[in-house]
Amino acid sequence: MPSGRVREFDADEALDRAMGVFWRHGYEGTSLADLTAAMGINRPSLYSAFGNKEQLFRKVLDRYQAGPLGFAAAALEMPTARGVVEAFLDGFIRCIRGGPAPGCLVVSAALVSGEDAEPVRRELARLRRGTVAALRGRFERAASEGDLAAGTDCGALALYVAAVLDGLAVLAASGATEVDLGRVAELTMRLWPS
Amino acid sequence: MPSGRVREFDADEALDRAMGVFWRHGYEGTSLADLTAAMGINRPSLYSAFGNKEQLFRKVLDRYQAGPLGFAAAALEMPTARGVVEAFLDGFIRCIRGGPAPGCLVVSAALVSGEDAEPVRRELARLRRGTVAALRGRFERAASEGDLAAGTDCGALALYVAAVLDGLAVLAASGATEVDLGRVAELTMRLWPS
DNA sequence: GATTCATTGTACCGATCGGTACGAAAAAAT
DNA sequence: ATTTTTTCGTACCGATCGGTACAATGAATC
Repeated sequence: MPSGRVREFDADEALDRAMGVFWRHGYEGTSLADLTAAMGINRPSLYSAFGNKEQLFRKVLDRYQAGPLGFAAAALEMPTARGVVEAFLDGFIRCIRGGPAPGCLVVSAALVSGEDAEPVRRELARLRRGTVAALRGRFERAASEGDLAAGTDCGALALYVAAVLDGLAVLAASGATEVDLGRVAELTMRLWPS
Repeated sequence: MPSGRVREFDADEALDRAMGVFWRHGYEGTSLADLTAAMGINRPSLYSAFGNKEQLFRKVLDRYQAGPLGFAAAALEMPTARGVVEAFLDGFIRCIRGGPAPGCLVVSAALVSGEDAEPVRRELARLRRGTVAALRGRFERAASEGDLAAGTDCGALALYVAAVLDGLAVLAASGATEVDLGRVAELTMRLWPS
């Protein structure tokens, strides 16, 4: 069976280029013309390889979680709750200041949206809620291990840490320097319940 | 001199309707058709009264700062830094959960954007930096009054409070309830340096 | 009542949106 | 070398984008 013409671009590299565009300009702010220009491929190739704009974004999102947000899995396995939060702050600051634009794709790409992009907006909100749930679960484990004081409100603590993290992403998008973000992280740890 | 036909709509009410649309769908996610439908006027009336889409948004932004964000001026005049932060948290949670969509217009409307909306994105970033600067100034006053401990890093403190506030807006856009946001605020105040 | 002038509604502008039809090109199988 | 299969490039689709020309409308002035 003949296997046809071989594709001339690397799918993963094309996804990285697409990630850069979505990161800088958000989901709605990115046009197909932007994507094809950055990815170095033409429109039919994009649709053949990745589906449509939304499916491409979801593939980019998977790659973003495995790449720039990959630190989170390791951070959750730190031995203490304090260590978890430190690793999250450090890894997230590296993520939001190390990318093609200051900020986090999951926070910025579609915090609000028109009706067309509603499914994407909901998916991003779902991912953010997942982070809160993961933190809460980890803090509950810490409480059961005696690492956090008995009676600690782990749900509130998880929401609070998520708020600081999300806030760092917004600050970065506001023009805060990496030093500024580091000062927030340092102060957060100084205030952390001991 | 004849004064011409009188306009049939109230400009302030139309601005409120426009604010609702921008609040729900962001700057780029809002179309002229969305705006005219919500404002109950047609396109030439909109352009004659408010300029173009960007100028309309800027007028909405002024109204947003005077209305939903109006608490900030009073909050900055609270007698203690602790009181300032409490008032900010309380007022901001009321704002982001009391509007037409959960979240804050200044945070959500254009955290990132395509090139067309770049001026709007920059203006919103400028406003957010202004909040940080206002908090820092207020904390420096508190430090000079002995309200905050000598040697306090007021810049870091302001960035930290801004991060929690921005984070609350993101959490709200992620679906957090007002109770959840209140738990974050309460925990933030419990951790506040005494 | 005639005139003046801003507002209104309709109908339209060129540009861009996301998405696709179709033929040329290229590599594997026969 | 011919056939088969897939990708690539161009050129295009209808729909929607932000913005406007123009004539009808209606209230105030004369």
